[in-house]
Amino acid sequence: MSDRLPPLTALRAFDAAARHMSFAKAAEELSVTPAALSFQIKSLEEHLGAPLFRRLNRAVELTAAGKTLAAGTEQSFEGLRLAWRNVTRAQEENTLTVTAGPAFTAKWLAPRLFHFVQAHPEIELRFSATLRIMDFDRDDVDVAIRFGMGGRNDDGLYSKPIIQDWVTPMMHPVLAEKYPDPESLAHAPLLDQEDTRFLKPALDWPAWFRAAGLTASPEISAHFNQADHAIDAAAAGGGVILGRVSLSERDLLEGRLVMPFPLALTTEAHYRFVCPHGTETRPQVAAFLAWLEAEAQSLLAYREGREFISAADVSV
Amino acid sequence: MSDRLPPLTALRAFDAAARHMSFAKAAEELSVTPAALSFQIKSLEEHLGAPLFRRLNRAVELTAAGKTLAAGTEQSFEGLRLAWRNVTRAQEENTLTVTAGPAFTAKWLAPRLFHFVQAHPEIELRFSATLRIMDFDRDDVDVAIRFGMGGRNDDGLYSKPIIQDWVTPMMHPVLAEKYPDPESLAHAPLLDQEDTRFLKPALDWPAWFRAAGLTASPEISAHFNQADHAIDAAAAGGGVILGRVSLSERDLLEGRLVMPFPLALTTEAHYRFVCPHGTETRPQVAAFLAWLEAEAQSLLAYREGREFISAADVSV
DNA sequence: CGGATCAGATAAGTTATACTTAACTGACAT
DNA sequence: ATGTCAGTTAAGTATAACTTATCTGATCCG
Repeated sequence: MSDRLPPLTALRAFDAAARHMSFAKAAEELSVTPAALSFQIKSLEEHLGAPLFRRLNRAVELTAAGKTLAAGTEQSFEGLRLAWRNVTRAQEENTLTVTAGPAFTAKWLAPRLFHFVQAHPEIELRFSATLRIMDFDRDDVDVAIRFGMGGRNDDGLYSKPIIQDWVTPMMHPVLAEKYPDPESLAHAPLLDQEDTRFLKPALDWPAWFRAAGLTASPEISAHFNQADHAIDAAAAGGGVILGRVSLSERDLLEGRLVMPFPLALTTEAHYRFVCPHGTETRPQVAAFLAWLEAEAQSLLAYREGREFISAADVSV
Repeated sequence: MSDRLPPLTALRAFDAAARHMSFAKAAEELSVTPAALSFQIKSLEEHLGAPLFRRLNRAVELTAAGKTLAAGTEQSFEGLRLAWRNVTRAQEENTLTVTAGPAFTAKWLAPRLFHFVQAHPEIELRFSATLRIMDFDRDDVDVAIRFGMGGRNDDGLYSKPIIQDWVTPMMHPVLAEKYPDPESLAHAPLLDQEDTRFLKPALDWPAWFRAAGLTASPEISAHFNQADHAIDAAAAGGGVILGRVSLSERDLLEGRLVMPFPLALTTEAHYRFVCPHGTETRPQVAAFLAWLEAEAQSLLAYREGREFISAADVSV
């Protein structure tokens, strides 16, 4: 004899009927008509080859077979309901898993965690810091913050730009006194950030030098593959970076970095919010996006008094 | 939040996939195509609003949500399988519940129990002795032995005649010496069995006297509402019964009763085997019917040398 | 390194499960 | 005697669940 179960809908009908000792009440619990429930019970009895209930006209009682079956189904269905309740609760619980690059996580998101938690104490935020392009079908994340131009990796996803970034030289105040004008940067220790290397047109020191009309070539003294490491080095006085204001905001506010020259390069690359279509309306996802957009507003203040040149305008 | 479960077919698909860690193997277990199983998992994920598996191309692994759900579904579905196995086994176990009249049960079935058990040690026979017409939809019985002409109570049932009974005077041997011929029965203590009173044409002492050509009226000295009680009284020498050979076989064999006169009344009433249509092919039901038919064959021997008159031929 | 294989995914079409409404039955209550 | 109630069944409808065919991408093997 195979271990095959009968139609589960019929088993569920039986379970409800056995618990209520009433087909009408069982039908109500399952949101079906009494006719449907009666039919389900009958089909289960045919499957078994024996009655499960004695019909006493306006009431029913379990047969011996019915009692045998009910003993096992009640706790099993309760177990299924509990399992489903657990997993749906875990989903509906205001947990939000966000993935973003390590630099953005460390320099932009994490510092603001306190603001978000304060504004949304009911949402439990979880970070997953990786440069890998997360696949929403494969990876257990709700939201991603991606940097770049967008494109194929966003196919089939909900996407919205958050931060239209730009870069400008940033350095410790002591270094700013030593190199007081753009021309002096030709002799300054310049730090390279490799994480933007993939961008076209380039957003690097050569491009900035061209935008500044400098004929001298920039001399790179060190390379960093993670932007936050480069920022930390610059804030410690170790050199000058072509910094993104979004990543450097904290160091700027606390005076570890200054942006002494008004010239800045703009790019079409941007930080953007990405999630599976349809989940953007989930309460905690929507709350997170709204918060992101509000927080990003503060970056606009840094644009005041600056002169912007597009990286596309100075590309070779 | 309501406690509603998602479609149970999808939950079962998930359970199988989680146990096998393979959609293909799960599909095989459930006898569906991998396409169907993939679709079921996807629909469950849409119901939940989160993935339950990470697709690693040729493999899958459970997400956190999947692990949460799997923890509860595995034992619950195992519980359902066990419950169904228990009740089907109880059904398929060679248990047979038979209902028949008390007289037939006491005088014909029970004495033969040893024969049946000997012939079918694997079948557990259970008797339910009652005169009430059992309803197979309401009552937990597999088979009924009914006496009578058949009719409306057999509607929708499988029915087969087992014993075409007849009646003749029976008495203890001592009484047979005292009343050696039919005419002498006019002065004998005659016992009436009320359980055949419903039959038309009548199968009672007046009918037998008419068949025998006796002009005297039978004088009933006692009435019994259960035939087996009347038989016991006659076997003890308490009077003469118009006995059914089927019920009296044991007492005849053991010499407690004799049938001294060849004249016997026949009737269209008979003992017949009845069960719900479709269950006559169940092994233990079929075995029981075959056994009944074989056992009934022994009654034919009592017909030798007898003279039969139909009760219909002497009815008034 | 190229071709074969495998497991999972999806679209389109088909089947049958599961539902509905309407009407019936029989016992019970008024 | 009539109305009510819970369960039942027939007939019709909706959709869930299945199929086949084909695709994709990673892995395996010669």
